[in-house]
Order: sequence, then C-alpha cells, then structure tokens
Amino acid sequence: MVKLKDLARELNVSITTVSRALNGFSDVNEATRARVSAAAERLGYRPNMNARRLVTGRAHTIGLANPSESSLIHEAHIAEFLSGIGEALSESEYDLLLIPFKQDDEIERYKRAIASNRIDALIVGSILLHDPRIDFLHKVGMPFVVHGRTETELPYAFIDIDNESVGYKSAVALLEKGHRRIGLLNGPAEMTFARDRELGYRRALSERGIPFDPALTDNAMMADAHGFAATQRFLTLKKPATALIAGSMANAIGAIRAIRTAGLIMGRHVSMIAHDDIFHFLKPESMVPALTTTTSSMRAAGHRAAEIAIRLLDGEPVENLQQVWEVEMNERESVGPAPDQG
Amino acid sequence: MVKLKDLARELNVSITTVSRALNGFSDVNEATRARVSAAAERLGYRPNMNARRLVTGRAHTIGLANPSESSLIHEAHIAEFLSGIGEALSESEYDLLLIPFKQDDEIERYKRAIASNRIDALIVGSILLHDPRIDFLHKVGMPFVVHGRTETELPYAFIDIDNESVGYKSAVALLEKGHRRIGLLNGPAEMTFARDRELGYRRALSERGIPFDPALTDNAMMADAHGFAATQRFLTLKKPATALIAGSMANAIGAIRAIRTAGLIMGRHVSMIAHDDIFHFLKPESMVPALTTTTSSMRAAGHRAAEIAIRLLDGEPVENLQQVWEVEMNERESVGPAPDQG
DNA sequence: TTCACCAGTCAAAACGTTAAGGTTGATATT
DNA sequence: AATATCAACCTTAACGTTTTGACTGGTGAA
Repeated sequence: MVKLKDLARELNVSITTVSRALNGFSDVNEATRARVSAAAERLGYRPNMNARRLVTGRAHTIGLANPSESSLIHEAHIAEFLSGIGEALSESEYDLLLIPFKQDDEIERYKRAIASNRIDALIVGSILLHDPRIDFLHKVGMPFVVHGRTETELPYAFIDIDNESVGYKSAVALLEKGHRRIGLLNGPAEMTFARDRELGYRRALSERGIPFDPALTDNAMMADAHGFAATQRFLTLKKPATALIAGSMANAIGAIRAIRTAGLIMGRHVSMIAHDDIFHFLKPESMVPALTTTTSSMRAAGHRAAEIAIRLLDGEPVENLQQVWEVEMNERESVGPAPDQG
Repeated sequence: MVKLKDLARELNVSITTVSRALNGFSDVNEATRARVSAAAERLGYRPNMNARRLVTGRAHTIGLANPSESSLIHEAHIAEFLSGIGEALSESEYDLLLIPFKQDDEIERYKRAIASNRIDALIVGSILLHDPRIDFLHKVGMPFVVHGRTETELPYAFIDIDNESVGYKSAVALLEKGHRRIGLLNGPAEMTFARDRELGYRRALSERGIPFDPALTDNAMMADAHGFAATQRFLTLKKPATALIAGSMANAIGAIRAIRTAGLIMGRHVSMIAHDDIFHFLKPESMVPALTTTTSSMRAAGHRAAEIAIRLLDGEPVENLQQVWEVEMNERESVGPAPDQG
C-alpha cells in the first residue's frame, strides 16, 4: 500500500508538502502540486482512512440504524432509502455505517458507535411521536437527521413528507366521488407519520361534516396480511366501507386480494388510493385496474437525508435543514364514484 | 471521551497494562485486571476504533456493495440480507460498510475501499456466470464471500442455495400433476442462479422425455411487471402453459394478476410454484389461493455470509467455507392437476 | 551466596496522517 | 542598506491505540 512517505521520497519533498498538495492548500506551488498529483495517480495512492480519522477526529462516516427484527415498515422501504443515501454519500466521499440493533438496544448501539468514534452523524428513521432517541442524541450532542418528525421542543434537522396532506388529499379525492365510508389502513398508532395521516383524514371528514368512525381505521404494521384482514373487516361492517386508503403498496396488495375475495371489483364497488414509496418491483400503474396513489420517493428521501447530514457537519444551522415534501397524487383507475347504498 | 491514558492515570498503572488487561493478555495480574475492568465500566471507556484500526491495520469492518440503480433482484431482497448480516456482525463487534456503486464503477469502488483500508473482507452478491469481480478480488488478495456461485477454477468461500434443485423440484412437482407445458419466469440469463434453475427445470423435463420449449422461458429481472407480461405471453401461446414456476414473490404477484386478468383461476386452470426468499410483508400463505413455494431465507443467508467472512478472517481455509443449502418445498393450494387439453 | 527464572509491569516505538509553527531565500519597501 | 513581506517548503508534534522488548523484585535451585 503506497503512502505519503513513499510519494515524498519519490518526489524529494516532505510528507507535509505532499499532504498539503493533495488537500488543496494554497501554500504549495502549482507546479509541485501537479507533480504530486501525477505521482499519486500513477502509484495509485489512497489516503489511509484510519490514520486520517484518528488525527482529524472525524470518522467521515454517517450511521444508519437498522433493526434486526424487521418489524415495522422498514423492511422493503429501507433498501430504497439506503440506495438514496448511497447515491448522495458516494458523491462526497462519506461512508455509510449500518448499525444493527435488536428490540431495545438501539440507544446502547448508538452509544457504542459514538464513543468509539465510528460516526460523525446519524440518520434515524421509524420515528415515534415521542421518541427517546431524539432526546438522547440531543443530550450527547451527536449531529443527526431525522427521517420523519416527532413531538419535541428541541430543534433538529429533518426530511419528511407531508403526511397530513397524504391523508387529507386521499380522503378529499374519495369524498368528492361521493364516498362516505372510507377505511384507513394506517401504520402503527405510535408512529408520527400514522398520526399525521389520520389527522389529515379526519380534517377532510370534518370539513364536510362527516363523523369519524373509529371502526374504519386500522393501525398495524404495513404488511400484506394486515391489509387483507383489515379490508375484510371494513367490508363486512353493517355499514361497509366503499373506499379505502392504504398506507403502503404492501397492504394495498392485501387489500386488493380482500376486495377480489369478496367478489367485488376495485374502482367499481370499492375504490382505493394507496401511498406509494416507489418500489421498482411493484408498480401501481401495472396493477389491474391501475392503482391511484399518492407518491413520494423513498430513494429521494434517503438522498436528501444524507445531504442534510453532510450540510449539518459542514456547520449549516439546523433551521435551514428542515424540509417537508409535498406529495403528488397520481390518478389512475382504482377510484370510481360511490355506489348507491341500499 | 475517556481514553486509555485516563484509565491509566486513574489507576496508577501504565497505559500498556490497561490495554493488556482489557484485551485479556495473560501477563496481567487478575486483581489488576478486575480493577481495570471496573474502572473502564464505570467511566464508560470504549476504545477509539480509528486508533485501533490504524495500529492493527485491520478495519474490523466488512464491506457490502450496494447498487445505486436498484436494477436487479437486489431491491427488496437486500434489506433482508442486510438484516441477516447485521445480526451476525453485531454479535462479533464487526462493522458493516455499505459500498454504493453505480452502473460500472463497482470494481473501482472496491479498489478505493481496499486501498484506503476501510474493509477487511467483502461480501459480494448478484453473481454472474463469469464474474470479473471474483477475478479481481482474487488478484488483489482481498478476502471475500460470495453469495451465490460462479464459474471459476479459483477457490472461494460461498453460501448459496441449491438453485438447480429449485428448478428441478418445482418442475417435478408440476409434472407429477400432469402438467406438460410449464412456463419458467426466470432471472436474467447471465446470472448463475437463473442458469442453475433452468438446468434443474430441463433435467426434470428430459428425465420424462418432454422436449424443452424456449418459448416457455422468460429471462428478466424479477419484477411485478415482468411477471405479468411473461405470464400473459405464456398463456396466449398456441399451446399455452398450464403451469408456472416463478422466480420470486415479486414476479409471482404479476403472474397472479395475469392469470386473473385472463379470467383463469390459479390452482385450477393454471398452477404455480414460486420461489420465496421470505419477505415479512408478502406472505405466500396468505395469498388466495395460498401459494405453493420453494423457500429459502434471505436473512439466514446474510447471517451465514457474515459468519463465513469472519471465519475467513480468522484464518479458516476456504475449503471449509463453501456451503450449499437445500431448499424446502411448501405445498399449498396453487398447484392442481393439469386441466384436460382440448 | 549467586544465579536463573518468572510474574507482573512499564517505557518507547510504531501505525499514517494532519496541523502548528518555523525556516528559507527572494522580492518589495523604506 | 536594512528591513519587512511573502511564497514555498520543512520539522515536529500530535491523534489513541497496540506491540516490542526491557525492567523490576521475589522465589527457588545450585
């Protein structure tokens, strides 16, 4: 492995000069810099990251916690999110450290990663309404970016989509088609995004004077099986749902199966709008009928989260690093007018 | 951040003694070791990873390449695989470095990670029949574990499932029900796993004297839309398929939709067996009808891959680190007898 | 008594880089 | 002519570990 010393010997200059030449300092002659760069290129020099990390005290690495039991939404979403982070980081020479954790040792894992100087910043997801991780990170002063939001007085950097609007827009679109019984297949109640979506959903209802019926909401992790079960429940109520809002493509698939199993046709007997985080292996436009969705790219969110982390480390104030993305609605074929109720 | 020096001062011993006590050397008095451990615990000492890495020359980190354009099967699978790696690594204090790459710079990224001393070993997936990455890693002498297999004379550590058997068992199960026209929804032809599955499929056919019909195989990335399109093609041949083998749950979903769209019933008009890598958000047993599958856990594979990497670094010979897992068949409701052909 | 040995400890060097401050010799300023 | 300034380079010290080899004082053997 070729190191600074080798380059220095080769070029008859000091190690310092080589280092400063490569790092773009102004007190090195342009001719020398050119010679150094050429030699570095020729010999395939790459700085030893660990030496650099030790002396600078910066790990040049961003951490991301990853649950070992893939329980929550995480599952497929995280792959896309990760790719987005990867895109952003590879442009800026930062590394990504995955921090695996199980059940309840997440904060313990954070401590370990922080104390051993492995990371400069952290990206945290799967955010709860009241999330102890946020308090902890604040307390120890580790820079962090939240994917989502939480209830706290403390300032923090985040990237989130407007989940209130997801619930609101979806509900409004269905209400305008005459639907009055709209089932909400939502995420776990303790998660902020699920709370926000319900808030939007309820606002749409109340603006139109329609009472909220708790029997028409389901809180569970977003999985195929839950979408199926909850939809079956919604469709067999005394006053069954005529429309559904699905929290993700995963439970939308289950919902579609439940609709079919009941002998109903989506877009005719039952309408549906799903939220799509964009998986490449499951496209709403290729469903039959094509699924109307609210859309936001998980990958883009990962990309942005990483960018925010880097800007944070570059000293940009937290206030500039709080972003909420509007979601767009893609109207397709799964929404139709409410059927006449007997 | 508390360091060795702090502990040494606190305990009135040398830095060396603290280090050796903590690292379990035999030449330190048990009483001293106890005092040191207690103090380390009390003050929350964690070794600075970067200093340790620098002096030992080992990064204590395993790398995993991650495509930025999530094109191939990778997508959802990688999340499970990652979790498995995470499980294994967290038990052994190793870190996991994600190495993002796009299109064709994968080997370039490897070089960078290796030369800068970021990783001790690499796990590589999405393996091609002839894979330049394997040759490269051999050449530079970086320890690596392959998830899958490739055609090469060189020895290497791997974890793979018996894909030939996946193709064979699935085909046999369908042939025994009288099916003679079996569509194979396979992965890209240049990938080893897809080649192996086709090999098994063809062996089953030829053992029964049934000619292989290329019109009944489809090679494409495993996505919903491809499953749909290929199934439509298979079902509209002059002599249509009466059964399908789907390479993953992703294109199985598309296939199911195509079957329904054609007004056919799975398990009755068309039988199907899919390979299931086990996603928690998509369960074959909760499909209607429940899907018969061959099963292998992507998560378990990730776990094992990481274990192999660690054993490799511990000096275990490559020959001991080559594992092929048998897959099991889960019979459910999507396979029925071949319908009478007009 | 002398020597060898051993358990337990330590000082010093090394890992490869960055950063602080000093040293040149040449040019500009007075 | 003396002094200040400056570009360009260098020496040295750090970063926090691990590791090597040396040093103790005590014990047992000769």
